[in-house]
Amino acid sequence: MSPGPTTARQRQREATRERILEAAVETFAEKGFLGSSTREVARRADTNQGLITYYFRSKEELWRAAADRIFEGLETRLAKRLGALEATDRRERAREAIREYVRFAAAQPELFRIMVDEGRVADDRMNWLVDAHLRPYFEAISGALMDVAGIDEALVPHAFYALAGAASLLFAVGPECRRLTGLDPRAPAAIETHADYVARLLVP
Amino acid sequence: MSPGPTTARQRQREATRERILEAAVETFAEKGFLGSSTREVARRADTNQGLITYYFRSKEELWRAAADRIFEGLETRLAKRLGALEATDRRERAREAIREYVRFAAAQPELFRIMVDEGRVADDRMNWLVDAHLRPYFEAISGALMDVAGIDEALVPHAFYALAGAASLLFAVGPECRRLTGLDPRAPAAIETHADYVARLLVP
DNA sequence: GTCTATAATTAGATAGAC
DNA sequence: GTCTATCTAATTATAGAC
Repeated sequence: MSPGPTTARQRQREATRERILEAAVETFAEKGFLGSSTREVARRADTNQGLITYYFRSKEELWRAAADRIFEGLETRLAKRLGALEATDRRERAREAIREYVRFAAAQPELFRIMVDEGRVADDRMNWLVDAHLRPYFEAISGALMDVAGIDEALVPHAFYALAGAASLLFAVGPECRRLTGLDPRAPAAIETHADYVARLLVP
Repeated sequence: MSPGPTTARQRQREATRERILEAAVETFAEKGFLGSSTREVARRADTNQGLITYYFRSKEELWRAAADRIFEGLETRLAKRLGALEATDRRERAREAIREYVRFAAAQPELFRIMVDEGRVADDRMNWLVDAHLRPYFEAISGALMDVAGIDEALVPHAFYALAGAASLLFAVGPECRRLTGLDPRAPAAIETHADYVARLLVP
């Protein structure tokens, strides 16, 4: 029952499933649920459409697995980094937490994209996304906003969405930003500049 | 040549074209270009797919007409309101400009949605959107950010995307926000609270 | 496990009736 | 102008060969 000996076949199985999942994250984040096709995911994963059904049953379940994967990254990263924050004064601690959040938004623009894609219409995917992932994410960030940044409770939704938007949009529309402003938001210097700018915006 | 007598048939023509265009704005903003079908646009406009081809030739051109329509709203509204601003001190003037921008984002979440949808991948639609609409929009706002809010030129792309994201995300994902936080961002009080919050964020 | 073949729908674009 | 019918291609899901 427990994780037995890892056979070559099991490793192969995991590797294939993994390739499909990574391709799904990429494709859904780029084209949204409706704009993506399971055939394209298969092509990007260097396999065929039949295997997607074999591992994930349906497009809907593939999408949920991709969303799970996207949010996994946030939880582990933020928990680790925020725990290790230098314990200087409160305001500087809050700023560094926000800088870390911006760095995450730069590394994983997929989270913001899926949030904007699915947040527009009240349907099953939105309900699932809110209940399964957005709620704990919101609780954690809103708690920090009140405790560390001193935001009034009534303002929390405003601060949450203002922070998420200010931190993430630049990276979510990277190609557009390059053409519009000349700035490449993938550049490490641009990420740090944005991190500091947003941190000082919310915690002056 | 010049606008002659408006016959009943011309009025009918304009009305039909208008219904299709409004339905297209709605559909594209909700589902993106790839996720939308011309059949659904026709259904929402209470007509048939053939008429879309008749008036707009292709899905691509329908999308461009819808984008034109979305940006029309911004230009007329901002030009009018910003010109009529009470000439108090500079900082309060900057705040009121930002408040007005937030009110626009609340009334027209379609602009933000199309920007996020099309900004992810460097393709023809993105190039057209940047050159036809985003460039003048960016010039106007970045000019104001430097002149009125005193933002350094190197920071302008960061301030632009931070402002756009902070101002718009709440309204772009309204249904999600309602389920996640209980706040309905369509409520006039919520709009004003957000407007003031974002204005004081950027101009303390 | 992997992949091909296929069934049932749906897509955008076009032709033509009225 | 308006609408229906249709062509070609692509979609998800499924069945089955190997």
